Amino acid sequence: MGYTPREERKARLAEAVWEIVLEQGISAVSVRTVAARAGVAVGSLRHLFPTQSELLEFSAELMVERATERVSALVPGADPVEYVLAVISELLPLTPETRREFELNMALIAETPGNPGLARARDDAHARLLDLFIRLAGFLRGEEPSGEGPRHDGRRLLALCDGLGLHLLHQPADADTGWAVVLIREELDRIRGAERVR
Amino acid sequence: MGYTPREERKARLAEAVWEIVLEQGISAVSVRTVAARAGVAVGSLRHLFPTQSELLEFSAELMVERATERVSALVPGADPVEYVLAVISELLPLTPETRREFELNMALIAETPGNPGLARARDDAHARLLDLFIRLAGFLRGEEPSGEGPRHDGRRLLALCDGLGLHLLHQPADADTGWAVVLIREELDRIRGAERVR
DNA sequence: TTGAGGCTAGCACGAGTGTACTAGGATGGC
DNA sequence: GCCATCCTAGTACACTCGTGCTAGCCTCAA
Repeated sequence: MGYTPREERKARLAEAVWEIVLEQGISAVSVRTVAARAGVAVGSLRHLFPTQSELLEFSAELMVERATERVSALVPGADPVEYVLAVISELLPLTPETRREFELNMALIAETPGNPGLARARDDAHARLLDLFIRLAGFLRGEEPSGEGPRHDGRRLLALCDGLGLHLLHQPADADTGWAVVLIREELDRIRGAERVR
Repeated sequence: MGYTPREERKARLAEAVWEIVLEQGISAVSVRTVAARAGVAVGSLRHLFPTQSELLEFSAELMVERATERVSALVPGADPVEYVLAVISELLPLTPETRREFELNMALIAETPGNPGLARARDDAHARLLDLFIRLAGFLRGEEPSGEGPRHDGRRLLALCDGLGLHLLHQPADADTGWAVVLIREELDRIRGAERVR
């Protein structure tokens, strides 16, 4: 909705970056491979992204933006646990699409030492994610997210999810993922039933 | 103890790989940068590692080996929780050394699409880690590791640790890490106190 | 002392890299 | 119509890449 042609072209390049990272590793990303993958000339790519760093950073930010949009599209229903589970399901590598996203995230994290801009994007994404999970924990507990309880539970929930995400990456893309969802649901029930005093 | 000169030289090259990955990202790893870092000629490096893949795989395997040695050196004491916590502390990025190791692990995972040998090393390391955590959970529960309880708890414990590791990476190397240890300890107490029937 | 083999150093090659630059095509406002 | 602007396509440069190769060093057994 309302994207300029320029933004759409940039998004297409960013998607080419994603594909190459996932298929050949981050070391295979170059202006030429990306341009060829997107079907444009190197000069065109460089018109949109003067340097390689900008291309990588844009790719990372677009990924975060897409994920944020998906999560924002969800609305709480009658059951709080189901809502939170739906949110988390959008962020875990359960489907081929989210799996791509998670793998990409790992790869970009790995490249941060050589690219300060990527480190910034990574830290920003993590801060937003932590904030989201603390709010989710507060929602489950029926408390304000500013309290110590939601903060504690949100942190642990996020750690559990990130760790499970890593594990899911270690199994084939078409393998069963139900066990991970079971673990998450248990954790959500636990947060919901936690005593209000710590 | 008992390392051949050849193995020591290979280890030195592998350490140069680590340093470059951590300082400049995995994309900066090349036979030339690694050789220069280790203070040897490219030809010497290639005598030890005919291909670049072998160099990367050896670096990954050496990292796993070093970690395994550290963990194996620990012996259970009077308090099971303290022992398990000590083991986990060796694997989480709590100190500069283990932080390096964790970061390196992430970077190598990110490069697996372009290097099947790395993928094998990664899957092997993960399998051994999962096995270790299931045994730790069994140890805490006082059960055989083959049961469903230790399997379930071990999986969750490993996920929590991996996720916490990721989070620790997102904060400065010299920031406080106590909160992560607190979360782990709570989880260990919880496993130890879990009912034996599920 | 001699000689063999592990090892080092360095060059050469073709391919791939990021970036700079220019010439021309498309497009949209006037 | 015109023309400015955005954009594309392609070339060129200096550099790095992985790898193959050779000539010589060092070390140690015979």
